[in-house]
Amino acid sequence: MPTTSLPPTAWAVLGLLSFPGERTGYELKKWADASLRFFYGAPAFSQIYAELRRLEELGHVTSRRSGPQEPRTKRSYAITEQGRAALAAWADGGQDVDPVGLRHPVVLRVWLGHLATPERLETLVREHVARTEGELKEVRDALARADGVEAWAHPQIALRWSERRLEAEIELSRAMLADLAALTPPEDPQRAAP
Amino acid sequence: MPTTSLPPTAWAVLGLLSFPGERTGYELKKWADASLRFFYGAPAFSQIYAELRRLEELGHVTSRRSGPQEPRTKRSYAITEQGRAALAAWADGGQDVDPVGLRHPVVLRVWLGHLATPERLETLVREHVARTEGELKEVRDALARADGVEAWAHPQIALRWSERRLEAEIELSRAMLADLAALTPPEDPQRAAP
DNA sequence: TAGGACATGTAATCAGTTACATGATTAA
DNA sequence: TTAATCATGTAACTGATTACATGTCCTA
Repeated sequence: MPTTSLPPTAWAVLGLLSFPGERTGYELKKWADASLRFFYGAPAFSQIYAELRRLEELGHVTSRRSGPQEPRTKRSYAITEQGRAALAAWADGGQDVDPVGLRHPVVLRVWLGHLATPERLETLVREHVARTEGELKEVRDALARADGVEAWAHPQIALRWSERRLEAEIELSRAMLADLAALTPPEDPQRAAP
Repeated sequence: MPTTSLPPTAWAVLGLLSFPGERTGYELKKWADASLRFFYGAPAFSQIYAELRRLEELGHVTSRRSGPQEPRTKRSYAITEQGRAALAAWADGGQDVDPVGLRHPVVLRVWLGHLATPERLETLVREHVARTEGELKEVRDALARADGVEAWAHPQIALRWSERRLEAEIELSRAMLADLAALTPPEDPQRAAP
């Protein structure tokens, strides 16, 4: 096997198939949205299908049409032994684990805070906290669904990590809010202080 | 102005120019590496130059050759009033602040933990902690350099956010390490417990 | 005088997204 | 019977990276 190096997303898709059972591209997408998404992002449908075709060409997965015959019925994928070995080798990846990628549009805007009003900035961060609380709820739901399933032990740890990271994200936002407030000395519009 | 929507990276580059002074593409890259990088990632040289050309075409920046004449001497960029207005409008961006993007290759590997040995997984996370500690040091250096400069108040807040976020990242890793250890019941190779 | 930092760019490639098209199956 | 969900894919585009090419300026 010619060690074709693949993008992490390909390994993520293959990883989705490394858990017991076979599934369709569509199912894989739902799965990605409910777990992978919290620590790695979820690829678009079109990319999942593309990766599955590539993985099949490489012999890392096999597929079979499940709908009897006919045009474009559903196609279920399963990982091969070769695929499992390749995935394990990648996951082990002693040499090069690529860096954590983070793009935080809210902090980017705070960084540009000299262009905005303090009130607007505060609103932006508060909205972010609200969104994050929503995500936190979703992770907890996912965690509840995964609870007790033996085969999901590691995905559960990843979800717990995600839960804690969202909690941390909220704390980080609040601390930033405090920093922002400290920048604007507390106004006292009624009486002018000496 | 025809509200040409630009990718966040273009605004980030323009943002770098929104602080007092003019600078070259090369300087912008150094800057991005020392600040932007910690919460948004730093674009490659080639992309910075490309964005600068685009921003100039849009009238958001102007440039002048600093080396007297001759082939490819350095070119310094400055933001225009129009550019500043456009940037402020984007930063305010009430409607659509895009979601936080996170790709965490270490958590991805833990998620795939059923394919690895517990020891290997532990090493992977410990290495990540070490790398993160290195980054933390870099943020603190950046923070020290920015200290006291009046115009950098908001960038400083972004850096403080980055510092806390790296501290949180380390705590998160340690918690995950504990979760992993709990998965593998403590071995007692000397005497078999009843 | 050699090496490193400064400085700018081109070419090739790829990863990944959005928008669109199509149709089957299931539940209200 | 109609809407939602399941299901798969194509086309066009673009964001972004890597590798390469080129040359200047400064300093040990």
